[in-house]
Parts: sequence; C-alpha cells; structure tokens
Amino acid sequence: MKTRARLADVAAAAGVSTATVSRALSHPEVVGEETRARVMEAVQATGYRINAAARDLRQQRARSILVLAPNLANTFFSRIIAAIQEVAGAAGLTVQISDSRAEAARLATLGHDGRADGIILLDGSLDPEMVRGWPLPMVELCEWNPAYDLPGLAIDNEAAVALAVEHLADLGHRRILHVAGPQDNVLGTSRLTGFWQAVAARGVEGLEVAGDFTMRSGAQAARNWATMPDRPRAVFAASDECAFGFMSECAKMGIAVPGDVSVVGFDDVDFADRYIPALTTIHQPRARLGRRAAESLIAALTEGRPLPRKRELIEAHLVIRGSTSAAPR
Amino acid sequence: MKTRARLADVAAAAGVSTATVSRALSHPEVVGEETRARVMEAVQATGYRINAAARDLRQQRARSILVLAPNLANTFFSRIIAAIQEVAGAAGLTVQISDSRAEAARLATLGHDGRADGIILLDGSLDPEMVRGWPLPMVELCEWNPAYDLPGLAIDNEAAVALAVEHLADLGHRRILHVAGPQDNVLGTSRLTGFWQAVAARGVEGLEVAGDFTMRSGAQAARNWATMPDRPRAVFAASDECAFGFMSECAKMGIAVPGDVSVVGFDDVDFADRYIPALTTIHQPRARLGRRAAESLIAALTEGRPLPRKRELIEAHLVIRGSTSAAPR
DNA sequence: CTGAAAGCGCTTACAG
DNA sequence: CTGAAAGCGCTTACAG
Repeated sequence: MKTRARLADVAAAAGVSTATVSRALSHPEVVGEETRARVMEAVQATGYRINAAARDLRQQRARSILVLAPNLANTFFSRIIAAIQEVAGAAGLTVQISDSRAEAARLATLGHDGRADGIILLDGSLDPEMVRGWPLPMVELCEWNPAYDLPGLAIDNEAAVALAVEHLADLGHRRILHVAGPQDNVLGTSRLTGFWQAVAARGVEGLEVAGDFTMRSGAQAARNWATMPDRPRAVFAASDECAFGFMSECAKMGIAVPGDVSVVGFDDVDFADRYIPALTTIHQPRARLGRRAAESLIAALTEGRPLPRKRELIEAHLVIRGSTSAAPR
Repeated sequence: MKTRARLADVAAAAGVSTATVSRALSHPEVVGEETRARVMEAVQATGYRINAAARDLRQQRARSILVLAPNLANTFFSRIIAAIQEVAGAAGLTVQISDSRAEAARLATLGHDGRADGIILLDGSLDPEMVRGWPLPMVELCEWNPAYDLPGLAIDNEAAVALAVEHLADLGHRRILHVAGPQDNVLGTSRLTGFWQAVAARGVEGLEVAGDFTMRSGAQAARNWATMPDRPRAVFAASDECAFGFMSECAKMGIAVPGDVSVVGFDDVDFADRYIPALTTIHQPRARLGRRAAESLIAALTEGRPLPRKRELIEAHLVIRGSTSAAPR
C-alpha cells in the first residue's frame, strides 16, 4: 500500500489542474461535464480521499463540535450524546466529547486550538468568566448558568416538579418530602424552588431533606425518613437515581413502595420502567433535547443562522407508574 | 476582539523567526534561554494559540482517536468511553465518538479523511472485509470478531459465565436456565457456549431460552419461564438489563426473587447494586477496560510501540448480592 | 542556537 | 469552464 493519493495525483491522472479537481469534488455544477467525468474516473483510479486537515486549515473551520459534560460516565448523558452524534454525523460533522472540568482546565492553559467549531455545554457549574471567554459559538443544554449569558435549551424544571407534586396531592397526599438535589447545581436548586412553589400553590405541607442526585444520597434519605416521628407518605426525589436509592433502602428496611410510601423520581432513565415497582417519574425527552441542541448549533455554524438569544424551555411530562398510590386515609 | 494571533505575529513581536517561535514552544530545550524568554513574553502579549489544523497538516497526524460503538445510547458504554476520554485527554488527544454502523457507511463512501489516528472498536458485527480495509491502527474492545484480525481486549466471558454457574450450583441449584444473548453477537454466543461448558463441567442440568440482552427480552423470558411445568429455580441472564427485565416481570407476577427463583446477571451496571433485590452479577471492569484499550492504542500512536498481536483477556469476577439464594430442598 | 525556505494538501479569488 | 498562483499556519531538514 503506497502513500495516499493527493489532489495533485488526481489532477495529474485526469490531466487537469488541482483547482479543477477540487471544484469537481466540491462544486460539481461549476465544472464541465466531460471534465467532471474524467476527474471522477481519476478519483476512482487513484483511490483519492480528501485530507481533512488541509481542507480545514484552508477553510478555517474544523467541522466538529465539542460536547462538554461534567460526568461522561453518567447514564443520563448517553442518550443525549447519542442524539447529538446522530444529527452531527448526518451533517458531516464530527463530535468530540470531553469532561467539562478537565477540558476547562486545558482551555485555560493551552487555549482553544481550533479543533471544534462550536460547543454544546452540559455543565452549569464552570467559571462564568472563563466560559464567556471561549471564542466559540455555544449552546447550553439541560443545565444552565445565567452568568454564561448563552443561548440554551432545557426542560421547564419548575413546571415539571409541579406535575410531580400535583400528582401526589391528587392521590390525597397532604405531606410531601422532597429529597433535594445538590444546591450547587442549577437543576438541584430549580427543582427545590419548584417544589416549594408547587407545594404552596397546592396548599399541602412540604418537607425537605438534602441529597445530591446519587443513589447513595437517596438511600441515606430513606434511612433518615424512617426515623421521622410522623413519616410523610409521599416522596419526591430530585432524580431517578436518588429515587432508586430511596426505594432500595426501603426494601431493605421492609418498607413497601407504594404501600407505605409513594415515590416519584425525575428523568425517566431507561431503567425506571423496569424498576420494582416501576417508577413514577418526570420524563425528560433526552433524545429530543440532544437533537434540538445539535440542530440549532449546526444551523448557526453552517448556515450562519443566528442562535436563539435566550434559553428555550421544553415541556416535560409525568409518567405515572407503580411507585405511587393513593394516600392511606 | 481582533483576529487570532499566528506564529508569525509572535515572531514579529519577539523579533525572531517563526522557526524559533515554533521551537521555543515545542522543543524549548533547543532554544537559547534569553530568546525563549522573549518568545514567551510575545506569546503572552499576543495571546497566541496554536492552530491545530495547521500543526496536524504539517505533522500528518490528527491527535485524535475515534471510538465506534453499536449503540452510543447504551449505558454499558458510558463508563468505558469516559475512561477512554480521560486517558486520551491526559495524553493531549481528542476523542471522537460515532455510531459504528453509521460511521462504517460513511467510511465506505467517503473514505477515511485523516481526522483520527486510531480507532477503538466496540462492535464485532461489522463487515470484516471493510474493517480490515480501514487504514488505521485499531483495537477491539469488549466485543471482537476473529475475522477482523485485530488486537483486542475483553474480559474472559466463558470463564466469567462459569463463575455464575458455579455460584448457582454451589447454592444447591441442579437446574439452571440461561436467558441467552443475541446469537448474532459474539458476547451472546460466547456466554452461551460458556454456559453449556460450565453446566457440563459441573454436572448440572442446563436449559436455554432466547433473548437479546434487553429488558424486554428478559421480561418475555420470565413469562415463558412462568409457564414451564417444572420451573428451574435458578436463572442466569446474559446481561444485567435482561436480568432486570426478568425480575421486574417476576415482581408483577408475584414471584419472589430470590425466594422462588435466583437470578444472576452479567455486567454489573451502576444500578445492579441498588436493584430490588440487589443483583448478583458478573462485574465487568469497564473503566479499566476503557483505560487499558486507550493506553495501548495511544502508546502505539505516540511511541510507535507495537500493538499486542492477539486479544488479551481480563479476568472478571462475580459479585454476590441479594438476588441469589440457596436452592429449596 | 537561529533563520530562510520548503512543504504539508487543500481552496479560492483572479484572470482569461 | 479552467488554470496559475497565492495562502491557510504550522514544522523541520538544511545551512550557517
């Protein structure tokens, strides 16, 4: 296998200039029919493949978008990223993924090297000043940070939480415990805010215990809950994982869900449907979120269509399954 | 914000040639101390950032690896990919992800454009002839295909399955049902093969029902199992998801795990530990697999260290939790 | 230790 | 419709 054919090799084989080969490949309509045929033949014969680095250098673009998430191992992101990749791939763009904090550190020291044309940011906890300094089109997804001053896309977390609270209240629950998310995270705070608003609006009693979205924190919350003198019979966990942790710990303590306590989660991860019992939860349309974010970023990059100026909110809905039931009377 | 500074701008500011700036940045030891200081100062002053496309074009490399998986949305891959990204990022390499089938189609028509230096392949079901034709260093991870003729890394699936079977037999189970994985997938076939070997070796009775790793197929298997005249009291599912499907369906039918049936999974995904009951399963060291694969590919790319010639097998271990118990006597 | 020059492989005004 | 030429921004033998 000899070295890769270049444009010049194709040009030589076809008896035309490299300019013509380039045009025949990128703007076929501008090249004479016969010439084009000769070029295509030469491309075949030489096995020519474009060199992306050369094209990118010349065109001053990378044909790539970078997805930054705080924890790539978290299953919540996988479907979102898959959707982004699907859209980007169809548009001929590459997708790079990186840990947001590690990448932020890298960008701070090395600076941006032009390997991406735009960023989809799934992390609202970075230094805003740094983020504002990044010289690339960006869109925030799921998480957000007002100080970034960026266009973004997310579900309406507060409205979604209200759905959960309403559901429990509709079942007759008058006292609802929220296992909160981490309060240094927008999703944690907005769900907590939403919880207190919804509880007040509905006129039921709210209770709150700290958590951080993890199964471990859900389990811890369950142990705390079990010691409460007058246990609330309804729990709204800030994430599905947290709800799983709570429920698994209940199972260990011999407490029945939903018999003894109703549990609602948030996210609707793949396993929610097959948990025991199946988890009532807020469905986040992750594929749709990823797709839409990718589409608007790509439109901005390739068609120069301006990014929306503000954050766009998508409606989430409640999926009622087996983990909630009517309050005991 | 004016246009980005180039090497030439730095050179002008420092009063040296671009060659010297380049050396000061890439091989500082080869440049005079005072010169180097002047260059660094100029870099600061101009806010210079390297242009990756130019560097890559000149050096004929991409500083990037491509991870190809059959289903990016599958949570099984997220931790593996996170580990790959971690290692690659530390080595200054970018990681691109793509759906293996879509990317294969793209490569078939467009050919490789040099945007990656190497590939980590998590899919054993591609056309071998095509894969062999890809002009890039590759390593197979988790899945494999002998026809690819590639170096690879995976756990020893057959040995791992034996662990599961042994465990159930040790608990006194004499009849074990395997909910198989898809038989067009190496993992499905090797686990099935391993099952029959282990069952024969141990002298217990084996039974087999079809599945495809999904929760849905596990649930279906549970319904079939429930109709069996003489139900085996031990089930080994080819994946955790399949086990979850089986168990959740059992719960719906009022069948107790492990009271009525012991269940073992395979993978040890994050939720296994917090399922109800917690799932006894084979632990795949996903972070380690990702890390090792990335390390050996990167060593090959950057140090020219040759890739191992054959597939390397990593030992997996059994994690005993609450979903298995002694056979009723 | 440093510089002048070539060259990586493309694309794109500019002419004709 | 096509070509000659410049240039994208680097790195690296080659001289000195």
